[in-house]
Amino acid sequence: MGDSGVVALDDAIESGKRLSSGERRRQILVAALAVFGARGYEGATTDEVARAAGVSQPYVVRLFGSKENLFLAAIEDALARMLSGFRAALADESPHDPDITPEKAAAKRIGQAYVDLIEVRGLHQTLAHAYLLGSHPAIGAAARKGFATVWRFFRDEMGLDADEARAFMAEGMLISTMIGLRIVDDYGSDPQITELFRSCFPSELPHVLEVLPRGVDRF
Amino acid sequence: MGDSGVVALDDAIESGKRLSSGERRRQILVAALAVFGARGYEGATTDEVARAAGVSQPYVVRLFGSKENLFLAAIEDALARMLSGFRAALADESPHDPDITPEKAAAKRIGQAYVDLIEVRGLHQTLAHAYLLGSHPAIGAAARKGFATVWRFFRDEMGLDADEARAFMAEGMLISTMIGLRIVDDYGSDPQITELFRSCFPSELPHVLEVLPRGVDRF
DNA sequence: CAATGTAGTAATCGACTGATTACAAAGTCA
DNA sequence: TGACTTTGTAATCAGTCGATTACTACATTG
Repeated sequence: MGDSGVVALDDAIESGKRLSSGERRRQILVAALAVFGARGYEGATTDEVARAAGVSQPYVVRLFGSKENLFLAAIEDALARMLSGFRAALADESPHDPDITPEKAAAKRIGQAYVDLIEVRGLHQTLAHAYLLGSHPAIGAAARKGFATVWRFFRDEMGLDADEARAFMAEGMLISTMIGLRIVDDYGSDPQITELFRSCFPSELPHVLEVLPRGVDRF
Repeated sequence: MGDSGVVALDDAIESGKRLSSGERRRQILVAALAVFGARGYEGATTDEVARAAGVSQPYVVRLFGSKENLFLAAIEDALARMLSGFRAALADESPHDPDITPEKAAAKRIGQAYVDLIEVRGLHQTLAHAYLLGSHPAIGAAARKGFATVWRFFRDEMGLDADEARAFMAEGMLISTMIGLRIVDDYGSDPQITELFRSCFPSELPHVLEVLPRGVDRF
């Protein structure tokens, strides 16, 4: 049922049928994360987002008002996806290794959920770009608010103390950096890079290597 | 003597005197770090760099060939400054707290050297921008190479094992993120942000608060 | 069916930006 | 001094991009 709905949507997209503005917005946001993630806020063009979403450039501008609003909506979407992934991982009641504490198990699940977000193409990179735009009046404020929200999740919902939360976020920032750097492109060719990569993705390595496209998405 | 040399250079700049191309290049690189750091690679303009350096826009382009080459030179400069700061901190023989091991003392000095680089305005942010441009043919390759060089410093020169080096770099990425986010702008106004900030800069807090300009450099 | 609203595009415009050209002024040195 | 090199700018161009306008086609409802 869920499946047939998705297929019906795909068919509608394929056949050039008209969609509700809400569905188009969601579709454009997916494209926006991919494009903003690869090119950054200034480097991305509304035309590129439009082509990736299969609509015309003026329509993107009309649906979101401006490129800036589109970017704000994209990072809002990215943060919502991240937090909902974290909450699902935190609530997960599936049996875990009895040798580790429930807290450790939850931390592992949430870390995994963070890495799994690479499947939403450009999500990590778009957020990282937003975090670098602290000087921008609107984007900087939104980025700080989102960052604080994630911090509060670790402290309040997950129950980490300040040092644990800091270490958790630090690992996350390193992972995001490695994704943005496309270190995966050099994996296997340089032993130093391979070591660095293995150290960052100890358990998820096969998954990461499979999901991250290698040598594509070039400028 | 070193001072008088610097003063002479400042006088020369002040009076609109002509400089050697090498001096101009160094001067433009400082301006480039500030501008690229605040606006990113695509968002920055060669004209803004030129005005910040006190020269005309065509001259910036001619001295570096292209905006792309200017950015590559800027991140090369940033990495050289960072590594020379690290090496100086590692070689520092001043007496340290006898309660901690020499290795711990060296790690503390190097962490301090990293934070001290905020005094070179835009350095951390420019590097972070470069790390996000992994998809760019030239910039991505240079960024990966620089990142690998830093990794090798921690592993080979500093003697950390892979896990320690990873944790060290993770903390560094978090610090860079907080600088790019301008979290300092909200310091004191939001208790959550204040806690986050204190957790990241436990010892250097007064220094960081003093050096990072608050509420300026806006778009 | 007529009327009204909604989804979507083609054409285009004005502002911006990196790069080029042509030129001027200052220094260098035989 | 006069030829040559180096530092530096003014003017401008060609391309790009976000936004606007004006329009068409489909859908919904009374």
